[in-house]
Amino acid sequence: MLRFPTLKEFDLLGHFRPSRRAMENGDTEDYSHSAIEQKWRERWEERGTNSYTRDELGAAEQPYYNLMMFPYPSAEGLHVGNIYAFTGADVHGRFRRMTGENVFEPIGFDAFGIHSENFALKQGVHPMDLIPSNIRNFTRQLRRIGGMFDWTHSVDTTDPSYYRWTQWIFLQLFKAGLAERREGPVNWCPSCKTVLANEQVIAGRCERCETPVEQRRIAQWFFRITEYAERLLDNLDWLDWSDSTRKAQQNWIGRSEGGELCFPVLPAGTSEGAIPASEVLEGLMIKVFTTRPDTVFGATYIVLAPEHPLVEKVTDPEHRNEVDEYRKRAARKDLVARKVESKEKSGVFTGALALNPATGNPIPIWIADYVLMEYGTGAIMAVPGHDQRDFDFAHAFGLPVVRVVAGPGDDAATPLDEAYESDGVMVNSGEFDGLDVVDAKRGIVDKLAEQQLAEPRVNFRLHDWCISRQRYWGPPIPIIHCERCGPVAVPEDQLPVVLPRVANFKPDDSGVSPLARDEEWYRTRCPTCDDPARRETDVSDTFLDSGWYFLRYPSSDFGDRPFDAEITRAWLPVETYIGGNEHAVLHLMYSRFLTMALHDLGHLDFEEPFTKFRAHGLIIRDGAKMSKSRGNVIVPDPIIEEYGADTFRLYLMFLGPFEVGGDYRDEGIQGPYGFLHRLWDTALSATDAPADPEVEGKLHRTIEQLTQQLGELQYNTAVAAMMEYLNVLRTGGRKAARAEVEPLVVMVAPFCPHIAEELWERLGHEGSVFEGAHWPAWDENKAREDQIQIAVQVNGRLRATIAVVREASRDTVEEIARRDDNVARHLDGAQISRVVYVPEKLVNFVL
RNA sequence: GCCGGGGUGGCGGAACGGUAGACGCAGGGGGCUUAAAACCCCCAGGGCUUAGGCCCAUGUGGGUUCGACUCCCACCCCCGGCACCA
Repeated sequence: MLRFPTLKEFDLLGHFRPSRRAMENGDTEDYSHSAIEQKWRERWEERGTNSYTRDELGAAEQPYYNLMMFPYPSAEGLHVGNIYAFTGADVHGRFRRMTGENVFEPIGFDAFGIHSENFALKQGVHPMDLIPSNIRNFTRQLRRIGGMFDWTHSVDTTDPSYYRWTQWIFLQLFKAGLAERREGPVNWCPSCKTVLANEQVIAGRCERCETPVEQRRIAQWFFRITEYAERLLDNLDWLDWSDSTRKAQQNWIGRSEGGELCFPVLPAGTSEGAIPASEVLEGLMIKVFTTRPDTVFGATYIVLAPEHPLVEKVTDPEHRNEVDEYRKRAARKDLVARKVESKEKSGVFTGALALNPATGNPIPIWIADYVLMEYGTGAIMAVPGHDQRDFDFAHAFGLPVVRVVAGPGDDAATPLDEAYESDGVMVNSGEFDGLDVVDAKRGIVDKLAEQQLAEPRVNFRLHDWCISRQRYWGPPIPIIHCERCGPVAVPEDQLPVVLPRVANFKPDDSGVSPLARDEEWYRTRCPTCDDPARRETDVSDTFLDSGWYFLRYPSSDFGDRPFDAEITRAWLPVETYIGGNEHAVLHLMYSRFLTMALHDLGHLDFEEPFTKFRAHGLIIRDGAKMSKSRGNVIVPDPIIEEYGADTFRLYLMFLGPFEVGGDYRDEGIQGPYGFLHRLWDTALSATDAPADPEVEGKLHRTIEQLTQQLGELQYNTAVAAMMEYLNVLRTGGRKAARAEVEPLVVMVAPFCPHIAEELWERLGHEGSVFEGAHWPAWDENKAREDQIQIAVQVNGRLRATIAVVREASRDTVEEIARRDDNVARHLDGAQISRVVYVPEKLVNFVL
């Protein structure tokens, strides 16, 4: 092989000066990462090392689906966070492959959505031109980092051959009654006359024109994910997922138990005084959800959300102006501000009264924006004595506060200067006085249930999934609106509904979706009655694209079905899914929901898509999050150029625990870089001598540790173990034996596939180190050390360490320990009350 | 405010309740070299000590234990996420 001089062999004047090692040692050339990496990339490509044909996929004996979250192909290119995540997943996949499993590791592109659309608008490029070029660049970079990606099974969510099936999934849900059209709130910029995403609203104002953003309700498509809330929650118990992710999902679903209670509205003009609930049962009824039905005797007023439909009906003429005014003000806030703004309580009285079903007393009905229409019933019973928010409100508006729970040391008359939210004993609650709150909860609901005024109820924080987007860059929702037939599904054989190339996709002041301006496109005929009809002009949410992509990968070469039944049975559910916790709730929840729904509809025979999920950590730089404004963003290309992909990968994995993240320091890469140079040198100068038994012991302990840790994504300590082992191989300038270094080459392979392939070849092997189960096995007997170190403590303080043979008995160890000078001195003349002995670890003399 | 993750040398980070600081970076000393790079060897938390060694030290304060970075309680700080969830 030709040897090209490295840059370092030229001195300052440009004269060629071969390195000493190269001169002395004819067979040891320098490690040239760029040549090696290019060579192996080409070989893998030519030989199809990482790709499966359809037959191979069908015939795999030990299928292992190794999935990572596919990237959004931005114009900036791959960033370090992507590379970190993909490398961590790739190391795991390569490791599994080397133990003999058939690992399928696909990658694709999540390329629809608001970011592309906005970027395209800013640059004046059409997304249909922008995205392909971004994808080309991403593909180049992804190949460069040496991932084991099967490029024959890639997906691009913006390709009609992909979104055809995204639309198909919408139709399956639509037909099953899981997709429905109803009103939902959106952020509305009255100046741009357009809908804004939450992130386009900055401090309550439109990010473009700074006009205050309003809230509007428009008809949109929703997936009824809440139907699945209980199952989505229950399955979390057995999924092998990162704890943090599971908890995030649990909180997001937010199950709470309580009761739905009815508060009859009193007819206008009813005077004060106790009235039996039965007398007003026929009238209007306000339903509230509460987790504290035990406190109903303390409910001194009712609050409706400003948007609550009953507000219109209950408000009396005298208060109408004020109420209308308040409702307008609430609507003027955008979706985020409504929730974020000051904690100051605001609200107005409607003039109406309702009956507390427990006490029979009339209580006022207010409206206030601290009550949310989206949660529960959009109305609450306010118990200022035992809920701090209600307490604050009552104080602001001079409403009565009643104590109905007495904590330790309290009685019915103990005044409240803040809400008492803990447990206790019922007071001021009629027949329930004296009961524990836990018992009263059930008792009160049962009692009111007899009069049809309550029922037990489980409520979820989870909302239905709004999938409508009044934008351009997404798959059209495959529905046709017909005056006579209503919304009709586009027949499946007419999919995909192709997104037309429209020159002007910019939201404009017409206030309608970009597609609604393309008359030629949306005019069509009703598939049912053939009347003139109109296509749905909203596109769907990108989370729908990414909600099923893992089903598509193995079947990406099937043009006539979204996923092949047989292939899917063989490869799914996904064995290991690795991704960021920023998608802990939405993406993962939606994927689970779609899988569950498709399962129930008979399309899949499993209901959870990801058996194991691991969230990776975040890479920061110099102690701070990377951001353009800080100017501390790592640009990967030049680093790979200088050090090679193998070194970069190794460094990223060495930085810190994969599931936590790490702090990227530019100088730190020198460690892994030097390690690979030394490995190169050691492998190429290996001798044929037999392995040294002591080195062999270390080797087997290293294999054991690596095998265990690569399965658990504990990469940083695994890399450290390999470094330690290489240090042993080279200590004192010794030459390693081939049998000592070859297993190390194999263990490095998941991290640094290119150099490992090259060394594997140079050590005399044909074919790829990734073909065949080359992962080394360890031998317990060889791994065990004969001489071990025992810590000797006196009163728990270390006084010596002694070396003994592994088999040494407790008596022997104690004896040797006592004879140590320093130990003897600390024991001198003292009475030993106890000796703690931990086999193979330590002896502790307690005085 | 709530949820999650953290706080260990100059720095990144290691440590099934059992020798705190593995591995690496940066640093210092030495070897090889005309020189440099590379490579090899050695030193390196702080304080005290002539040495042998001793004391202090894992955000703070308590506790459990023969023994605590690790477990429990209270608190402080940093990072990420969520936002009045009835």
